[in-house]
Amino acid sequence: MKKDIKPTLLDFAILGLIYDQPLSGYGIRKVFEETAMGNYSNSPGTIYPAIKRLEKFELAKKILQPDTGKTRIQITQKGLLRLKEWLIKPIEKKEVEKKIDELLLRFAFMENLINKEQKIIFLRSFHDLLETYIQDLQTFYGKESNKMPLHGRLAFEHGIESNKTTLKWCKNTISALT
Amino acid sequence: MKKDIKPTLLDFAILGLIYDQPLSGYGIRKVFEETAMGNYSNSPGTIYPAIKRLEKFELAKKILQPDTGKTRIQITQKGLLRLKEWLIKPIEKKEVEKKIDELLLRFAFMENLINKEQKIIFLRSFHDLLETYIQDLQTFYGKESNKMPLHGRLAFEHGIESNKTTLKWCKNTISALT
DNA sequence: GTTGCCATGTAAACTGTTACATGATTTC
DNA sequence: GAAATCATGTAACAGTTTACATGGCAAC
Repeated sequence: MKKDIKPTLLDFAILGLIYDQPLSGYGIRKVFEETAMGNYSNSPGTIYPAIKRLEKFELAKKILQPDTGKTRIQITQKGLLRLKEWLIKPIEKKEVEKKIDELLLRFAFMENLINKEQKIIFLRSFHDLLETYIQDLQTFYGKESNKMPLHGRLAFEHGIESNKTTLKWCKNTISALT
Repeated sequence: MKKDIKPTLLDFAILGLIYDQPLSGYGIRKVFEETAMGNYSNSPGTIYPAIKRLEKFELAKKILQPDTGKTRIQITQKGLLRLKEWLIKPIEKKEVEKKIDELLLRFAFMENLINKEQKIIFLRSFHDLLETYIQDLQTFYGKESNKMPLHGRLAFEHGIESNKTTLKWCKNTISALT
């Protein structure tokens, strides 16, 4: 009778960060505020409850730095397991359609946590799902574009081009890793 | 002593939809479920409270279709005003950095609601802010890429390429409209 | 006559936002 | 000694998700 532990995306973003090195709550906030990982809220009202959540689930714990005596949040064994599970879980269609950012975050965290084969599996799957999705979009466009309002069509074209750019990135990245 | 009316993005998405034609709550859900506008939740627990919100703010109202006798949600004068305000409001830096989808949605809704000059102002502003942002990203990349972990660097490159694609789209779209 | 779609809602739990509040430590 | 930064939290509120619940109407 396990309790359902469903970490949020923010939870995983924190786990990935503190895997690299234990951080204070404030340190986490600074990362979200100042770096490219800035899609996540850096407000104390978000971060501190999230840390509590991670502690409650036993995915992270507070430690005392031996040198400075300051408190830091560290990932636990269980947290590491959960993080890895999240990294290698199969990509779903709807993630490719609507959660590219989350997939990129997963990729960014993979470096030292999973092996090369698993990375390639991830990227190939990403690539293939994207290719199918782009074909669907183009098929739809071919059939419907004449009935679509101008702005709708233009916005739709942006979607196609965006996905093509990501597809190209997948190809390049697979090359870069092999 | 005006009450603060702060419609959410979902609220504006609904307003933009029902501007085109009055819809039932169910009809709105279907659009979010089946079309390219699928970033928004189509669950009844999201849509019906949102409709109530719009009615409370007097941005939309229920009407009876004279022919079928069915209830539909229609945008009000006030709703139309709010929608237009939202469409033409100046683009902020952080929207270009993190809310491209929202900007594209605004563009999609502009077609019959604002004049050509305002559309061009929007697109030029979008373009210019993007150009600055891409330069910032590239400057950062030039300085820091050698210190970045491989996956971090690769994910960062995706960000740059995505934004370049959107920049190109801005240029093309400005051409298409002039 | 039953399957599927049209249609509308509520309740509980959770997440996130905004604002408030406090205090220590470091830097100038 | 003042200002900036480090550091942690709470409270009220708003919005979303998930699940539950219901019922009409149309097609086959």
